[in-house]
Amino acid sequence: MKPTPERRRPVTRGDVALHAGVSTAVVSYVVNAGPRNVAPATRERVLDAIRDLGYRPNAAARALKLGVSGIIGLVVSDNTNPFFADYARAVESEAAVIDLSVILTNSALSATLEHQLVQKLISRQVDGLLLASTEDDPDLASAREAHIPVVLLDRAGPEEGFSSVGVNFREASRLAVEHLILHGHRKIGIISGLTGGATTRDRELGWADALAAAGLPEGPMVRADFGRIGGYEAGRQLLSLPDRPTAIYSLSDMQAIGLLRSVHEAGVRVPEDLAVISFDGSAESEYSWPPLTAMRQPVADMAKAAIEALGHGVTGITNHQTFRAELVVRRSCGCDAPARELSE
Amino acid sequence: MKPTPERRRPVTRGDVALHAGVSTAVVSYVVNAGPRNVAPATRERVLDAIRDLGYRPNAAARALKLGVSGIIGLVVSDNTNPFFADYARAVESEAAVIDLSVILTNSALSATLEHQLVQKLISRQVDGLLLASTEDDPDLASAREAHIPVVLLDRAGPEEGFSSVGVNFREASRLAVEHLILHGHRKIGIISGLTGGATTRDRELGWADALAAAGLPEGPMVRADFGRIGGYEAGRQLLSLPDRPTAIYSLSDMQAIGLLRSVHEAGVRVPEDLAVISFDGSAESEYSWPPLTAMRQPVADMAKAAIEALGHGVTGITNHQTFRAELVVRRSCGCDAPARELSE
DNA sequence: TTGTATGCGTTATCAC
DNA sequence: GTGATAACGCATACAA
Repeated sequence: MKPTPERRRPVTRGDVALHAGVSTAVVSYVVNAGPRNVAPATRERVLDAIRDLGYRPNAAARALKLGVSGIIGLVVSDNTNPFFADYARAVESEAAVIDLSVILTNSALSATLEHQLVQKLISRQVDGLLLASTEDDPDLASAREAHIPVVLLDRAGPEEGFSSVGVNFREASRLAVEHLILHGHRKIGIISGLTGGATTRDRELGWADALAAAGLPEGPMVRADFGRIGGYEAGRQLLSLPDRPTAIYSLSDMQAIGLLRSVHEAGVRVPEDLAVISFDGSAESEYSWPPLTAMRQPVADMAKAAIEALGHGVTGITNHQTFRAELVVRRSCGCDAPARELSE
Repeated sequence: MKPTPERRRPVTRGDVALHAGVSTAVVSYVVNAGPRNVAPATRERVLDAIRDLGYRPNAAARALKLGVSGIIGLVVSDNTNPFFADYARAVESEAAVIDLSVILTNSALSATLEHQLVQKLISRQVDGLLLASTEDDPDLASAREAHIPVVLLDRAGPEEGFSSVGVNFREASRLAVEHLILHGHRKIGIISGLTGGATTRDRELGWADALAAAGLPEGPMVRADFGRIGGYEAGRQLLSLPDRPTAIYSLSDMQAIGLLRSVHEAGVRVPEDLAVISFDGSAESEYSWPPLTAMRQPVADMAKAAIEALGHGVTGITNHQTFRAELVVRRSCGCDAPARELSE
């Protein structure tokens, strides 16, 4: 004997209409504060029916009808990277404001995987795509065909036919290195990335700019993986140099964290023996030892701008928004005791 | 003059059928390696048409028809917490294996927000819900009504009517503290969480278990926010104690990172003056200074189990899977120089 | 103010 | 092996 008639079928707007003694259209009007008005009394009845039945609109049907899914896709290389974690969080909360959900995906730095993910997201009918691409020139033909708005994240400059956001990598880097120069350093090395992307290049250029402007020679450069391990190994290399730099500029927090480890292992003191400034300024940089002075990227602002740019929906127009990364002074640059000579 | 006839309307299966000179059904059969066979020749023609037209199946329509969206929801308190970041990444990659996308959301430790997020996810027709709840007893009536499989993450024990996964919080904590005892510590404090959830309680109990078994008094306990700041403040408190502990067990990596900062500021040496073991064992714990000895949660395994449990789809049955957290020995416990007295 | 009816792109059942 | 065609649940133009 079956206990209950097995109401496996989810309740639909038809059930609600029946229960409330109205038509399905009216239910729609109520649910969507619809295009038509509803008499207060009827509205109440419908609302009650909805509550009674536990009705929940079917998003798939809605998406099909309307042609919009209310979902956007976010592709980063690694959501475990504190910078992207911060970014993802900001994107999520900004998207929630306009009732959008976010599908998060990791490309693991693989261009082919990234491409697959984008394809997948497109077929999921996402209303927009936020892409922190591994490549300088991602293949987004399919997104364009599908008329899906795309905003490129973490970009150094405009990309023909797309909206994009990013910080002033070059100037910010120059500022960071200038700060080290103000501290009196004359041998300033750099830990850079393995990939030759524009954001990497611009940060290298900014470092070189500052050095050149001060008439200083370029310190040693080590290119390493963007992760903590990369920074660690780069640090070991730099520290074992015969003519070791007295300051190091690191292109990411993660690398700086790795660097810090090699530094501690070598018994080198920061900032006394070696000053460090990193890029990103994520939460992790604040709690390293010593806390890292860093160029902080205004992640929340950028996320907001990205979502807005998505909303404009206009595909095909080139529009890059540059944000200013700002110097967050903590201990690793040496701004503690002998901070006399500093301006600003 | 309009250049091209403005093909704004996306390509549908009907277009493909037309282009290939077949019926829409056949297109379906081809796309889905359908329930029916198609002649190799026809199949080729369809495939060509798909390529030519750049056809992409409409996921919304598919979801509506099939009643499954191919999307699962993941709710954590903060994807910025390295533990959850790791977890989310593992979930994403595990979900991708069976072609599921993941909507990631942050509850920010708010029970009401968490509830709203769950509601939202349900109406998005997610095929499953992975929930690392803020509360011991989350309200999931609506999920149950909607017959959406739910797996509770980061749980200490079974929850009536739900699948769940988690580690052996209590035993793992006992092990951690026993390790400190092996190192000869007799005053072992604890940094615990603010919320009184079961996972917190069990970790506290494990700490007490180990102490009791060794005939040791309970060291000081400080309850603090689960973030880095909480650990920092807790650390300052503990360090200023007249009878300061020689070892501290921290309930999370983030707290331990914060603790480390307070320790460094106070000029206390780890592990010489103060040994530390933390919980989680995320990447961040490996690159702190000193690197943290930690009970590592097998995040990848748990993610896999969670996705599998989701797949079984049976709602309503109670089923808790416990995983073993394992001790990862690094520097902070003192396992460096004087590591003689250690077993295992 | 409310009801009727149509179509969104798919899948799958039925005929052929 | 292939072609019609009926839902899936919703939003809305149109009729009443």
